[in-house]
Amino acid sequence: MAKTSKQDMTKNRILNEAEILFAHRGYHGVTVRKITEAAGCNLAAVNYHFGNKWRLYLAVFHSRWLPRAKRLRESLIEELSEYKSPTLTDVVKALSQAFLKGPITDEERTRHALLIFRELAEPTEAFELVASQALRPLFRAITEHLRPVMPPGLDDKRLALNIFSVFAIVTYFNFARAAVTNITGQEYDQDFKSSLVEHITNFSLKGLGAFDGPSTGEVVR
Amino acid sequence: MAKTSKQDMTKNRILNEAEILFAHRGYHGVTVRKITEAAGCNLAAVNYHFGNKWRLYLAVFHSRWLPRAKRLRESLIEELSEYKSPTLTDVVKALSQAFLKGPITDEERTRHALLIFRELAEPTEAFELVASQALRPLFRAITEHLRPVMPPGLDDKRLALNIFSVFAIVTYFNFARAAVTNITGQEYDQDFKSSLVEHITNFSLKGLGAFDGPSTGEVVR
DNA sequence: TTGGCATTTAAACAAATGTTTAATATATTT
DNA sequence: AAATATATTAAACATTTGTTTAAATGCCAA
Repeated sequence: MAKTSKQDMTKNRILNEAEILFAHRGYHGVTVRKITEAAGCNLAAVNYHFGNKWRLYLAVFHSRWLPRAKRLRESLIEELSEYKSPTLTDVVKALSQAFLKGPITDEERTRHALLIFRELAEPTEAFELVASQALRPLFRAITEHLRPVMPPGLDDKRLALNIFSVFAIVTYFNFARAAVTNITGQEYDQDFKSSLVEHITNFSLKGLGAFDGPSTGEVVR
Repeated sequence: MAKTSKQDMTKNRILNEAEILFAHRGYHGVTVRKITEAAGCNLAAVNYHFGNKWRLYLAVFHSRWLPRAKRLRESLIEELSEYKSPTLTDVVKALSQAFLKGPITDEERTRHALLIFRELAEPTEAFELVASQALRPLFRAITEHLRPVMPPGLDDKRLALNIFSVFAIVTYFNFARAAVTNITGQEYDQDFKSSLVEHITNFSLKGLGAFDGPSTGEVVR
């Protein structure tokens, strides 16, 4: 009953190539012919294995995006579990760690971000899936860990805004590579990525008020 | 010679509808038929006025996106010119003001963000245009105003990372509405938008180190 | 009014695209 | 090995889509 036959090989190759192509060019920017060509199989294979193009798109989220999101979330939680009672700095560092250096490659991270950003821009059936099975659980996990290390007076809504802001920065540098490179002339080499992680962590920490806040801090200039 | 005849009306209606559709559904997600239908004109009008679909897409950037970007930049500069020597707080507030409440409607802001985000995800000929005529000039303007109010030891590269981070937050909340609403249940009503501007300004200010930095500040928890 | 120009229109065309079909090949089970 | 189920293939099909064409309409100046 070991279903590791040629069947799965083709099905998997299609899913792999489809994810790459959908991420970079969008659903409508990709043809079934391009996918099957990249996967090295016959045109009809998509319809045989997935029914139609749309169901293939959804399958990419089910069997690629969601499992990866789960891995990332678990990597974050595991990272946090190493502290008895993590400080704000620990939480933010774990976040950067999980989402900037996590257990996936650079290319995979970009692909992951592109797919969800496209759903944000133009939500489809896939968005509800992603929101309920990945975004909300992740958000809940972060909230739980962040709540105890943030000022007690902070209400839920403001805490949410803070979390989104950290996410904004973390995802932006993956997503806006073209702009960063174009404007600063900076390539995404190893050195730059290191200083990026450092910057993102620091900026987020300061933004969250890990150091003095407006009420007590001394204003510069 | 007043060219305000029916000619321009059709051409303008096409540009308006094309921008909306391209923004929300992407280049390949939109058909010439949908555009002309929305514009209430004949199918052939696109080819008559713009040559082909691709040149229409570029025209959207030339005659809609770039002028709007220029208006936003000028609104920012004007805002800043009201101070003799603006503080960091002034600069960030002017930025929030210009990009969150600026001289455009909400819908227009979203459209504007969607178009550029699509180019970031999948850069085309339009990206070079936008980068050279809007992104780089805007970045230069912000840098010039921010440089004097940031710590003297900060090198150009780190300053750039800071600017991008502020941009990340400012644009994220426009872009990720679907996620924000879905996760928090919060609608984008007037109240929420106000607290959003306030939050973004504060978070950015703190992130930039308007208050104490890691070297001198007291760490929470 | 008339002639010349720009614009709009309906129709047609060719290429691209998602999907189906029926035949062939491969693998699994009996 | 034969029989059965599963997978792959090439070809065809019906739509959709960008683009072109040629006729019709509207507009402005002479």
